[in-house]
Amino acid sequence: MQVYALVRQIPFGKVTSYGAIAAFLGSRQSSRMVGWAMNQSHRSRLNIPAHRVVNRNGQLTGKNHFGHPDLMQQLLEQEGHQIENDTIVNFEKAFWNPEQTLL
DNA sequence: GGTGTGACCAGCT
DNA sequence: AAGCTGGCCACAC
Repeated sequence: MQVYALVRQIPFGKVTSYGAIAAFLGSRQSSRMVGWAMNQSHRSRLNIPAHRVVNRNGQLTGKNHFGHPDLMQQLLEQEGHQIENDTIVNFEKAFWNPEQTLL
């Protein structure tokens, strides 16, 4: 729920991490639930940019749960990111902190 | 209805 | 430095 709301807030060309979302919404340790939420996100009527959510290393851990394993990478590249070995280059620079905008 | 398992993360061997 | 463990909570079996 809140996860969806937050993920939808992620601006174009930015990415964030499961941990950041979890930490912002409640407990940092609930990050697994965020991942679960993302898994269910495709059911939602709202289109959730799940590709903008990666793990703390910028690694595209959830790409297998997209239609095609490479789809996530394609989408990110489409948004101007550079992907190298399933990891976003300059992840720290592209990182979007929820507190930064929503606080 | 108990158990196991995550698109994670941090802390401890 | 790499691997294991615990924590969180929803869901399938």
